[in-house]
Amino acid sequence: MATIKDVARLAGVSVASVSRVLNNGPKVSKKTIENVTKVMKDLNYSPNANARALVTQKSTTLGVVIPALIDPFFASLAHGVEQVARKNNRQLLLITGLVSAETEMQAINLLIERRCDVMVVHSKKLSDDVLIELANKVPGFVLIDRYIEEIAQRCIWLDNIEGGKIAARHLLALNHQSFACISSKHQIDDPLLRLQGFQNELALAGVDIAEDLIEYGEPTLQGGEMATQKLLASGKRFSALFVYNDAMAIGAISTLEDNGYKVPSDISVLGFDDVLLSSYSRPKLTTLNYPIEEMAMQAANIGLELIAKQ
Amino acid sequence: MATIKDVARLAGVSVASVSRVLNNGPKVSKKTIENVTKVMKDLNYSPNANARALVTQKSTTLGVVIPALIDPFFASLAHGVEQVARKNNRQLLLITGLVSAETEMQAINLLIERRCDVMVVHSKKLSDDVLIELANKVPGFVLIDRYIEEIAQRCIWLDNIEGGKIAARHLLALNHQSFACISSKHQIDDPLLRLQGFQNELALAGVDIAEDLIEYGEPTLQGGEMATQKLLASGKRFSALFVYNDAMAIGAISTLEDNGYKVPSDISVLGFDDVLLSSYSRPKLTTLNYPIEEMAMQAANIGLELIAKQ
DNA sequence: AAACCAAGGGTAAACGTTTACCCTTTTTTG
DNA sequence: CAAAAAAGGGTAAACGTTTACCCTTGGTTT
Repeated sequence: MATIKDVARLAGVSVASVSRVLNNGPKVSKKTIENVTKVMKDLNYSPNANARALVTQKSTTLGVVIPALIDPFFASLAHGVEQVARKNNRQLLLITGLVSAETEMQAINLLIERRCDVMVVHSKKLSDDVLIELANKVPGFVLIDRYIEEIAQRCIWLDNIEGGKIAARHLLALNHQSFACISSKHQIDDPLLRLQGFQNELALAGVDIAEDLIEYGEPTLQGGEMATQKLLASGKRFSALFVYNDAMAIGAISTLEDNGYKVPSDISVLGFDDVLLSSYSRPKLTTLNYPIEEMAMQAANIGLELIAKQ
Repeated sequence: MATIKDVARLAGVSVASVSRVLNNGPKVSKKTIENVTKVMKDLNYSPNANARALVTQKSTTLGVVIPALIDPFFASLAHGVEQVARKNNRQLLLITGLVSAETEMQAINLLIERRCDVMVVHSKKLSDDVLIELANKVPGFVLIDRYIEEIAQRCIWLDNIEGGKIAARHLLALNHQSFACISSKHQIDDPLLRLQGFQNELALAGVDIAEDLIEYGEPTLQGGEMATQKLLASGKRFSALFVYNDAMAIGAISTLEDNGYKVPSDISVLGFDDVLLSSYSRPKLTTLNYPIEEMAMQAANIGLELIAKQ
């Protein structure tokens, strides 16, 4: 593959001039520009981004660390970051496969080795301390879907408690009296906080959820089905059901209808997330929007701002 | 940020030794390994991937070029490639935003500048000639979802004609007599080929589809709804409906049920793609699986093999 | 006519690695 | 015990750029 030296030789100029043409810098005459440009075309020259990054000490990538692309939630996240990256002439460096604190750390380290100075990280397993240290090390480090007070300005997260409250208010406004809830077994914070906000707001209205009308399951369609089975098995009545995410909610609706309940006339189901699933569901699923794409864009922008004022 | 020289100085050895420890090469004593390793920890040393790539002339990235991550189809594609990348200690370099031949070319050029030697490319706009040239230039160039005879060994694609035939055989086996079809307005090849295969196979069975029982729409849920409206408006009866993709199929089912038809007892609906949507649909959507994730994995593996035997 | 300036362009160091080649010390072999 | 081999490690070139610094040329100013 042709290098800058080849171009220089053939164009009869120094490598400095070629470089200047490449970066449309100063100190090059029109004639040289034309000449060099032609030779670059002829040689099919492509500047080596690694060499450039090495000498300029600048990165043109934007890192993303997420559990997996297969989940539409994270695909939306990556998509949001990607849009910002493109607008800023950067390419996405994407690492997935997060399962443990160790793999999360590995992923971030890979980005650091690439000298990626801006990264949007979704980490559930690493400790606050480790993440704070990382934030001090990587200029454009931004945490998404997590809040750590010490680095609050680098965090973009959704207030899950508030989300739960909004859900409660929505269902109360529909005049419901008896509530059930399906939460997730996995992930520590989000499900619990949503549930907590939901219960708190209900309590303010003087409503209490019976112990066996709160179920836990895998955050999948099947998990939603199974949890709903258990709710029905309790024998207790409920007219409103708040579900941890849309996949589970669709499973819940399915099971409710199989058992002769009409949604939403007999039972209202309220989901959470709204990652395109809801619009494909029938009966239409009511869901609380989780604007992950916008959040991701904001996160990426914050990362870029952080390195700008540095 | 600490460099290999800093480590060497503090450890009292040469950079060569540090490098050897780093790459667990030969010619280092246990003592040196321990010593150097400790200093690296102390300095929080992280090797510079750009410098490494420059001198070794090897890439540790795997490129992916797709239209957008927001589409579950392409997210699955990227996910497939990512799995292979991780298994081979490579990171995904992802470029999206493809809208024209120009942007597709730009995306590929960015990967080339990074000296990315393996890439899985989804291109609909670039000409055969350009892609063939690219294949000759980039050792691990693989085309997904497209077939070009001259570089057939670098192409992973789905036989859409065969897909259409399979759909026809499936519906014929269910003893259907009257057929309808919804195709897509967009993309040149895929929809037409599927329709062609479908019609050909029906023709073999002596069945013909009436002109106004073939509709075209946007490849979305709404597009499916509108196309179904038009089919119903034709007044013609049909008991089997083959739809271009799952999003449209879900829209079709929705509209059919709104008009009093039961799916699948009155009308069988057959989708295409199976990108997780189908399992969330109710009534369960029957769909032809488009194994894009597996195809993507295969594509990535082919790319890696190509550079291996080089 | 001397002094100066601007424009254009060249030289070479630097970025952080890897690795071929060489040297020294220790161990093995007959 | 000498000779040979093995083990450990150092030196410096190379990878492909960018850019600070210097030089030349020709024109403008006084």
